[in-house]
Order: sequence, then structure tokens, then C-alpha cells
Amino acid sequence: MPEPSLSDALHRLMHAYKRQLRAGIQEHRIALPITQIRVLKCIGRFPESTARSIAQRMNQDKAQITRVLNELKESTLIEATENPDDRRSQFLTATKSGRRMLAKIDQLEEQAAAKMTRDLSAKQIQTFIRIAALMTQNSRDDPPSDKGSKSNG
Amino acid sequence: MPEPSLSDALHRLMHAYKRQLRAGIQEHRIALPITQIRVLKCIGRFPESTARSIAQRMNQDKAQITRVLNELKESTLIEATENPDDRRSQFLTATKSGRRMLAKIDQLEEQAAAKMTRDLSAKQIQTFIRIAALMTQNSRDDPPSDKGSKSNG
DNA sequence: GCGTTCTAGTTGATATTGTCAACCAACCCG
DNA sequence: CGGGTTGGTTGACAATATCAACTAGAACGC
Repeated sequence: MPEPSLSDALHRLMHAYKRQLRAGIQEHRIALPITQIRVLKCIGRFPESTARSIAQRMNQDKAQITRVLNELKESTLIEATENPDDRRSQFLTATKSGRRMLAKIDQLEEQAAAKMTRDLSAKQIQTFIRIAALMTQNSRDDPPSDKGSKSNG
Repeated sequence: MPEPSLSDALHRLMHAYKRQLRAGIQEHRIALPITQIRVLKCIGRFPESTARSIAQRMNQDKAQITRVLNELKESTLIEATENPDDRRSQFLTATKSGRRMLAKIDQLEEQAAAKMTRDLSAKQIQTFIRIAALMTQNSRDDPPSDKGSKSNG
């Protein structure tokens, strides 16, 4: 290794993490792709989630979110209730089976994380999370391009 | 934020990073997708790269590497020379324009990293890279469906 | 030598993810 | 109401990843 670059570290790390999750998912016999899991988690964690709020929180395309949401609805893992304040949007909540799924997912994420951090101290892990959050923040702070739909409320 | 989980931090981070790279790529008028860039970098950094060695180093599917390699060849950013020791494989090297591209890429990665780490100390950055590498290592250590062949170093 | 097995790389099919642009319906403002 | 904005949807498509089957050369055993 000539010199450990941040980009390389990041690339490798994200690949490793994806693999790790996949492995866990297979072990747990969960038939959901990772994005669906992520969105489901987001819904489970935040009450009164809407497509927009999820897209913002996950910093992802609206379209992508819509699709994932539809898949989740088809699997009856989530359901939509009307938003009395805005008839365009719907509140999304996990169904009973959705919540069961969430419990499983929690388990497997813990396992995956545990494995990747097995010889790290809690302090190191916290440090990592903190720095990762800072980096994410920085990246989000000043989007250089000409995106029209980045507006938020 | 209810609780900072490692998985969330990772997901967000990798998304942010990808966006950051994309932005940089656009700014620099580089018409290559990220995977091609990554592979090109790998080839530029390590002499006598082969498809296999790249796949191993990047911990990715052979098939994927083959495809990316082909695209790079079509753009004449890399070229293949015969491996005298094994007629099945080829050594991959960056062409002149490939090296020029690499220089650009270096720049933009530095910029992207610089942006994401702009309010971090060098120490924090080093810490992050180190922990990320450890985590990657841990994940790789005991893959669930790998058929050995960890021989290369 | 010849067959078996292994390995490097390729190809095809397909799933998943991400992005852009166009669009509709509801909202807000005047 | 008209016009601009916002929440969400849809279509088209690029990019990425994965698996399995395959070719061809290499390594091994006989």
C-alpha cells in the first residue's frame, strides 16, 4: 500500500458493508433488498414519515423513494394513511408484519456492525460514527450543481 | 437524531461520497463512471495488474471487472500486454491518455475528500481511514461464501 | 501423453440502484 | 380565479452488482 487514501478507504468500506448486510440478510432469510430495508427502517423510526421527508432524510431521489415505497406497500410491510394537513401527501407507517421485519433487521444490522467492529473499542466506533456524520454533513452543505429539486421546507 | 447507528452513518456517508465524486467529475468534465475511474486508478497504482488481481483488490466480481476493463480499453485509457508466465491473463497498464486522466482524477478526489473533511483535523482523517480499513478487514476476514484463494498479497 | 481439476477471464441474463425529466394534483399567494 | 410552488408519480434509462455457464490455458496425477 503506497498511501491509504480516503477515497479508497471509503470505497472499500462501503463495499464491505454491503456484502456484510447481504450476508446477514441471507442468513436471516429476509427477502428484501437493502434499499427497502433502509426505507422501512426510516419509516419505523420516524412517525409521520412522508415520501418527501424520507427522501430528504436519506438524501435520495424522490423517484427512487416512491418506487421503494410502492414495493413496501405491495409486501404489506407499510401502509399509508391520509395526511389531514395536506391531501397530496400520506403518512407512512409500518404494519404489524413491517414491525416484525424491523425487529429482525435490527438484529442483523447489529450483527453486521458487530462483526465489522469486533476488534474496535466503543470509543473508536463512536469516533468513526461522529466523523462519518461530519463528513456527510460537509458534503451536503454546499451542493455545487444546478439541481432544481433540492429545495426543502 | 434518536440514536446514531453505525449502519445509518455508513449509508449516509457512502451516498454523500458518491454524490461528491459525481459533482467533481462533472466539474472536471470527466466522462467516466465511477467504477471505471476506480479500476483505472487501481491499474495506475499497481504494476502488472490483471483482471483477477484487480477483482481481488477491489473485492468485486470478476465479471464486473471484465466489463469495466473492456470499457476502459475501448476508451484507450488502458491497454493489455501479454503475461509471459500465463497465457490466459494479461497485464494491464494505463496508456498515455490514461495517465493524464489519472492525474485529473487524483485532483478531483483530493478536492472531494478535502471538501468532506474540510473541518476535520488531519488526525481525525487518519483516524477515520484507519478505522475504516479495520472494519473492511473484519468484514473480509470471514466471508460467508468464498471459495478460498486468498493467496495473493 | 492424457484426463482431471483448477484457475483467469469472458459472456449473458438479470436484479438492484440511482438519475433526470415530464407530469399531475394539491397547495399557497395574490 | 390564475400562476407559481410543492408532494408525489411515472417513464426512460444509465450504472452497478451478481450469478451461472462457458472458454482456454495451467497444474497435477497417472
